Amino acid sequence: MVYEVIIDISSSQTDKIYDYSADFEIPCGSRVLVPFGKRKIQGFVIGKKEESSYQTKNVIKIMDDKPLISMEMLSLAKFLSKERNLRLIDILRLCIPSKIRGGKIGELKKAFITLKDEKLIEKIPKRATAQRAIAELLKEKGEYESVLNKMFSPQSVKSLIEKGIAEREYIRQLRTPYKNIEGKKTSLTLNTAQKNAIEKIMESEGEYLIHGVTGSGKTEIYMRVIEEDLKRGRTAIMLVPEISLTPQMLSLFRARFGDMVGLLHSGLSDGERFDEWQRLFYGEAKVVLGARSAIFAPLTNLGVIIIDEEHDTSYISESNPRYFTHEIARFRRQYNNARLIFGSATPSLETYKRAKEGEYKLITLKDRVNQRSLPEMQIVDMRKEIRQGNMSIFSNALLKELNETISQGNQAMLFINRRGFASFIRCRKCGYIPKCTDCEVSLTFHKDDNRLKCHYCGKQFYNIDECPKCGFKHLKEGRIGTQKVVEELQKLFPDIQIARMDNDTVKGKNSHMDILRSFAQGKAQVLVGTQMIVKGHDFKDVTLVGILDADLSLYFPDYRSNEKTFQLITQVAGRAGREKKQGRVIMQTYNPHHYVFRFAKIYDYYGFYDKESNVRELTNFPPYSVIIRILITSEDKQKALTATRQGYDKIRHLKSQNNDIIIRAQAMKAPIKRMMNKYRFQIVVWIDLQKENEVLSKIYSEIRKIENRNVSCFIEINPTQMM
DNA sequence: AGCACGCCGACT
DNA sequence: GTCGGCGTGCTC
Repeated sequence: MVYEVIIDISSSQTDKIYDYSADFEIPCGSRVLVPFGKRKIQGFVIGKKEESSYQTKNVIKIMDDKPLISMEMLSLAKFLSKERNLRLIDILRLCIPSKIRGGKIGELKKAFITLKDEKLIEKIPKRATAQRAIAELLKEKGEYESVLNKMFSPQSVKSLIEKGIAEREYIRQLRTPYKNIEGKKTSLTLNTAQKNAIEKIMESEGEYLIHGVTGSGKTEIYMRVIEEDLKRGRTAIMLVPEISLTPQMLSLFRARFGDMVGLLHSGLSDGERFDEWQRLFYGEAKVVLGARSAIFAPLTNLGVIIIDEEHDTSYISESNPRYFTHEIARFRRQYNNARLIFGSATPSLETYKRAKEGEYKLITLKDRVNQRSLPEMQIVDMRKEIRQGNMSIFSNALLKELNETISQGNQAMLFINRRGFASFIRCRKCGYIPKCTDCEVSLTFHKDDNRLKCHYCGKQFYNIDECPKCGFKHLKEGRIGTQKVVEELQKLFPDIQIARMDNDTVKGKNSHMDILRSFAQGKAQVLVGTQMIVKGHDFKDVTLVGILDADLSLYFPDYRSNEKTFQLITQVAGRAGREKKQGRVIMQTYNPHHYVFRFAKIYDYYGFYDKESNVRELTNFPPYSVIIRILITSEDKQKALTATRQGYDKIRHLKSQNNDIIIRAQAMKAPIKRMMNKYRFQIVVWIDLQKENEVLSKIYSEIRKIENRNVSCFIEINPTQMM
């Protein structure tokens, strides 16, 4: 029999099927060792056939007793390689932990040492103190050989075994991450809305969107649905954004599902990940709780997939195998005839549009479980503050509230957006920000040639030093840091403790949790931070949330910046007044009349959705079109340029054949013209929504032709931060 | 990715 | 003359 093998090398040159023969049976999905040129390399069997058109070599051996890749994941990999131009091997690698692949722990079992008989200790020579110590230790309980080897010399351990005093057996050893986290029981009563939602979801397999305000009890619904599916003998995937995968979340799941929960996220050590993966693979755990990559969990017979905080951008993989978690979830749902649930208080425009059009069944939860109203938001016009002579970063209203909060013994959170990192120009007096005349996307300031550029269409504008709206001469690059805020705040409130949380302060593995925990314990009165403070923790004493510069994310050169800002504000606001205390939110902006803030202030998702989709439709942006960006890079500027021209010609040719499908196409320098010693160009193509896949595959095949050893091409769909 | 083949410069 | 530079091509 001839087997089709994918070689475990991630390179476009080797990303194809190689045929090998074997006179023994190999199931599809097996990991095998094969000769490849002069080397022996591992690969994956993805198919079999009677004969090959090549002269084949023989498979050396099968590496595991059970195929590591299921038929489902094989077909997923094939689907993604065809429709999304991803390498098969890159997908297969996501399906198994790196520890297996690297062969470092190829062995699934570990040596465990136990004492044969206590009486045998007598036989150890008095002089062999180390051996005696080990034996004493083993009297209590057995221990892994690797652990003993660290405590004593490996030689002593060995000789104990050789003397027949201790014995060695090989067992599967599993580390349980966060073992110390106990299950926490939750209230078991459901309100009518929750009951109805569960009933509707259990009625039929399909795709659902739960649009529920913060605190409407979505998590309880998720857990009930999972429970139901477990009863039916099926398995479940529960995805949350990486950052909200907190001990709280885990303890909820542990309480409900005990050891049935497997955990998969980037914070695990290789060993922990390997163990959790194994438990899922062997069916010992049937529920996986994890971040994005857990969508590749080795579960069979899936009953439900849940994507919580559906709008979160961490579900989009922006590097290496670029994938959309939603798309993979939909594939797996369909394959297993399972349920797929998206949940969010502020669904992405794309998801909500699909729900409105009936592609997803929409479930709306209007009320919060505790009946408490959402915190009241106040918009502060920072232009006014400046006119009144207040040049500081804190408005008078915010200072007043801060004072009050602190004196009442409550806590405050100050939020600074760091998404607006790219330089943009803003009038300090009227808040004016220059935008592209064609795209309605804010322009990015490029210091090197003192120009303003649109990252989507490439149009350039001369930099301005005077505001065209009000004539004010002090245009500024808008950007403040957390550190600055802490300094200023400390000057104003010398007696209080201020905690800071941003990329600089959360270096260590646990520092993120540590900061949050100490704030929750009241060790600081104010927490100043970026995005990170937004998710995952409930602080019962936080009654004030200040958004220092609500505009920052608005002017990111991204067509989704309005949407992101709305989502962010809603989420930040939800941090105020979680339990018994009523909260307040102060939102500082230079654009108090911008519709994002008007709708966010009154938590009007529908109002925002209608307005924003209208804008997108008029400007031809997703979800009313698909934008493809082809990034072309090379160390040789001329080669990159030639390839870009070739690619552009091909696409223009495609456009001439399908004028209604390709809306427009442009070639230009990439926003970052040179990076890692490579010159960068890009082609941006707007495609009609309906014909996405058809055109995409044509573009893929054209682009593959211009790619070579010196020129690489990356194709992105609906890119966010173009660089 | 890694390894061989192959065709041009400065050396025992 | 040859040792070795890294450009190009191939691996079932």
